[in-house]
Amino acid sequence: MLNTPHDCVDCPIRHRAVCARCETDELEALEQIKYYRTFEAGQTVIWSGDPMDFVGSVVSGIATLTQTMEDGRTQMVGLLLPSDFVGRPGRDGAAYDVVATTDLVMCCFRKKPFEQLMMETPHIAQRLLEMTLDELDAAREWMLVLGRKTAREKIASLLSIIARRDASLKLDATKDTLVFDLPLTREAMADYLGLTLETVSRQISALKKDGVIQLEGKRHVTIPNLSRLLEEAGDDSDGGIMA
Amino acid sequence: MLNTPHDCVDCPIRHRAVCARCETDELEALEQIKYYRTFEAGQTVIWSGDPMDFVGSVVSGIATLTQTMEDGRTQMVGLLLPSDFVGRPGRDGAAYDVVATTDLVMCCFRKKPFEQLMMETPHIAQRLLEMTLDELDAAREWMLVLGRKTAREKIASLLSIIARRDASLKLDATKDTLVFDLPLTREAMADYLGLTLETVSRQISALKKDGVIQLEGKRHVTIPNLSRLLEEAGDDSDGGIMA
DNA sequence: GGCTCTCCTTGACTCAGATCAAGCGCGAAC
DNA sequence: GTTCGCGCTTGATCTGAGTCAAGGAGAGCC
Repeated sequence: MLNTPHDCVDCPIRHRAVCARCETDELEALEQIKYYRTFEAGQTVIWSGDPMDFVGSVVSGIATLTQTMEDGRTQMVGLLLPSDFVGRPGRDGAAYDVVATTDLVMCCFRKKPFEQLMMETPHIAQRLLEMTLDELDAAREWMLVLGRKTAREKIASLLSIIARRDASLKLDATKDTLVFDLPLTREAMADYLGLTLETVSRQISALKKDGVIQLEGKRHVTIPNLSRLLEEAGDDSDGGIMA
Repeated sequence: MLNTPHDCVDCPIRHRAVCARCETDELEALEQIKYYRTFEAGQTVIWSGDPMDFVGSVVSGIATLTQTMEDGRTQMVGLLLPSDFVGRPGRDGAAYDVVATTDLVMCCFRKKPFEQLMMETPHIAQRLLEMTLDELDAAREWMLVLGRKTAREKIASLLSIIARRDASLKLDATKDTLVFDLPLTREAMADYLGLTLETVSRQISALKKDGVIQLEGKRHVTIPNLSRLLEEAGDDSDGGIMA
């Protein structure tokens, strides 16, 4: 069973979500208009174009943002992790499909009151701006991956993003060996990277054969040497994270 | 000679830039910290990684935002048109190369005072949030183009974006025939679309041969039938601009 | 146990777009 | 007027990733 927190004070995303900068009284105002929703892995949270009367944050689990063309080609345009924000204040309909990739808990705010609150409490708008700017940077990084990288580099890029995020959560950092589970199917990775699932599978096999990664089962990945992986991704080889 | 305006009140981008929502007194505060800079076509405004002590708006002309890999592969990640915002409050270095594609006039604000002003005047922060969200949407639209569209669809997508923007400026809308000049070289288009310049050239020739566009010289384009172009772009065929 | 379903892998073949290469047109410089 | 250089076009060939197709591994169910 998915357990849903109730109190903002001990919320796992308290210090990273839209509400990160809020003071106690501001939190209370938010608490008035919030409610939790849970979704099972595979469930669609919203369909593109549907009216959307809430915005919210991912509390736990992973969701994807995807765009689909009329003939069925799909491109993932966002990967939503805990603390990420969903929805756009000031817009009525959803612009993308949002799908729960794992079991998902969301902290939702009714849109109208949230918009109202945003006008009154600069802390929320400031934090949302900051988060949006970060997302824009991530999207631009991703445009380079989609437009200019080879299939092998794309896979290495995705793996290093997931590895880095995982390392930052677990705080077993500075170790050069990283271990994690892939949160995405081969097909979802393909949609993220603008590839087919066959190519994803082949390139993962190739990276495994070349010793860049180790695989246990289909999802459990070990990175014996992060800088090697970053090299394969075509990123700055020193692995420095820039400002 | 590039003529630089001096008074915000009759600034051509007054109602669309970061300052769009500002009241007269807020404008005056901005006016205190603003200065104009001009660049010639081809000049680099900032190099990625360089310290950046200003933010600003494009007043006239066009600039590009690009990312470059160590081996020289480049991907454009933004096309800056009049009223677009450059720079990120709260960040010290430039994250991308910014290059003037045409002669360019920018209205710059010293960064520190601008950040200060942003804290005090919600109108600026609000407008910046709105603009950033729009850019994020555009970036995501572009991810679909980069990841899933064919070369022909990519060219058609780019042409329809330029055509639509031009139509919205000139206000000769509702006409199905559009005429404009390409503001980009074939190479810049290739960098935008994740293609080579040869492929760009070939696809433009093909669209011309098929009567989707007409070309006069290398830059002057006529779109006899916009919905035909949108079909070629793989967009919703009705050409509706969604909310 | 066997059945089915989903996710994944691997092979053989094809093709869209990259690469390599030659040449055109036009404006600027001499 | 000639020459140069840049932006662009077009052709020939190559190749990385897509497509089509066959099957494997594991989980859940009867």
